[in-house]
Amino acid sequence: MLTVVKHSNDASCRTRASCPAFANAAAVTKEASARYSECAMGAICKRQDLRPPEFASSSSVVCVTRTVKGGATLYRAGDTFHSIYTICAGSFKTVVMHRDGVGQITGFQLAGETLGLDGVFAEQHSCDAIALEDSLVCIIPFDLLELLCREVKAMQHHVHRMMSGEIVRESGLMMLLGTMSAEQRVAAFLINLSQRLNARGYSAAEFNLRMTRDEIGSYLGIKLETVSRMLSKLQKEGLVDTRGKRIRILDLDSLTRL
Amino acid sequence: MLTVVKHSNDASCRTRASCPAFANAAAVTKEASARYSECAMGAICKRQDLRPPEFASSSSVVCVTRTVKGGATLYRAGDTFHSIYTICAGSFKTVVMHRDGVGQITGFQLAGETLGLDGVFAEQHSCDAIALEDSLVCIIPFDLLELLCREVKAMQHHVHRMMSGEIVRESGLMMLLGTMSAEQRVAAFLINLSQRLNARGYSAAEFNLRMTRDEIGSYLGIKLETVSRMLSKLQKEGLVDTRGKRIRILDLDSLTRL
DNA sequence: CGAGTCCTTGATAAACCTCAAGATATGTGG
DNA sequence: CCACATATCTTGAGGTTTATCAAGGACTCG
Repeated sequence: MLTVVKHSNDASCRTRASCPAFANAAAVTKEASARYSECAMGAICKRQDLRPPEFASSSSVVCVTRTVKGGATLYRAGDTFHSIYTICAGSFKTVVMHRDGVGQITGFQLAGETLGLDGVFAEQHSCDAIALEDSLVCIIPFDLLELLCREVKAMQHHVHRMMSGEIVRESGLMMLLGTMSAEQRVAAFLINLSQRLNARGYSAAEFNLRMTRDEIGSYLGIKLETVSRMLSKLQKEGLVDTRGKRIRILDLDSLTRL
Repeated sequence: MLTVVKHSNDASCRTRASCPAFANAAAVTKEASARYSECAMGAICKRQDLRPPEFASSSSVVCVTRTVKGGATLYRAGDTFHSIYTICAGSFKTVVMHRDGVGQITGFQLAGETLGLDGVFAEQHSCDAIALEDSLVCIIPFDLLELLCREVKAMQHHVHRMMSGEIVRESGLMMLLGTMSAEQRVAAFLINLSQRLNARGYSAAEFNLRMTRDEIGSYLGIKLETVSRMLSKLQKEGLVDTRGKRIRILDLDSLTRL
């Protein structure tokens, strides 16, 4: 089911080319982390000198990657927490389940972003992480990461910034859910996605959605029909051009002003 | 305006009696942290031996407390981030502002809970923290805390759990905002408050609200009139008894089942 | 005790949801 | 490559929930 693809140590972290999130924490600035195209654990791989003796024995699990097919789960709510993950390629959604099967998507994660920090609190994951397409993640054992954070100040601060960034992201989404109209929500969603894709080197104006209207609606706290209607409305107003999952942003300023 | 009340070091951390959040991180378990009645920085105060030399010079700022009058702000969005705060006494709300003054309350914090972790990400705070009543907080310089976390594994893990806990709390609230009816939101709010007050030694069945209907509505993503109507509805159904800010929970099971 | 704030309740309006049907897109086996 | 099956998307009509506006009552604090 789940395949360990690479498993490098001697090979000097062969997965480095695809895992951005943790690269060179010392140089990571506010917006730059997403742009890195180095292995998430590059800093660990490269700093053999920093590792205390007990680190050596477990170093064989460092820089392990895992593929997740579209629709498959990376982890489920309730799973024991061991590791966090950085997305090397592909994209995910995180889903919080209520009782009776009604759930809510709490986030969409793109390449370079991190999954699983919710699990630190209770030592078990609090949501499901499901791949939107065939994806590849770096597995980062959290106890190893904590060990490294005690050794390397820059890595410690990087991890703290990641967690704090997730807190800030969620409170922004809470404001969206608590105060915005359906049209504003859809506009904000498109702008946010556009910015994140742009930071990864894609066009900010034109992109393909990896998620369905239903998933967007779950994320935005509205129904899929409403998402569709608002996209049609934005199209009529000349702000975007949508053809199914293909999105073109025509008037970013007006979209932002909504 | 803002008064530094105590400032202990030689006095062996005189504020210890009122600041719970960081007490003895090694012993902190899932639910227990709220129950501690020791100083948030007890662990720092007590571990002089662990401090590296550069720590000594700044040790005079450790265990500083600050009073905040009801309605006054502890910090504002945009303020440069230096410290986090644990509430020794009183309560706060955190408010995320949108443009044109429309804001959303993202949380209510009680004694023993922590404020300010949102500021780590961008090195400036992302929300306002406003006291709901006259309150007292412990000020914890974050660079000092990071230093301590590199020295003391248990403290590191405690801080990580705190941050992760905030992530989990927010994703639960997102689900509330995204999927629940007004009645369910109000019920969930009362249950949550009841549980947290109970964990602090207060009655789970009867308590006084520190916030207005307007603030509750902002937090729950509904209008104050709707909050009032839903409280009346729950009263008619015999689940709670409300008289202004005084709340009595009569049927917790039914309330939970909504 | 009086001014201001906060709370409750009613009537009406707006936003969004539900249900339904048809259209478009996607994937699969022949 | 086509035809079919399935999933996804769009649009309409009507219903439900919640917001808005308004007025009066209750509480709070100097």
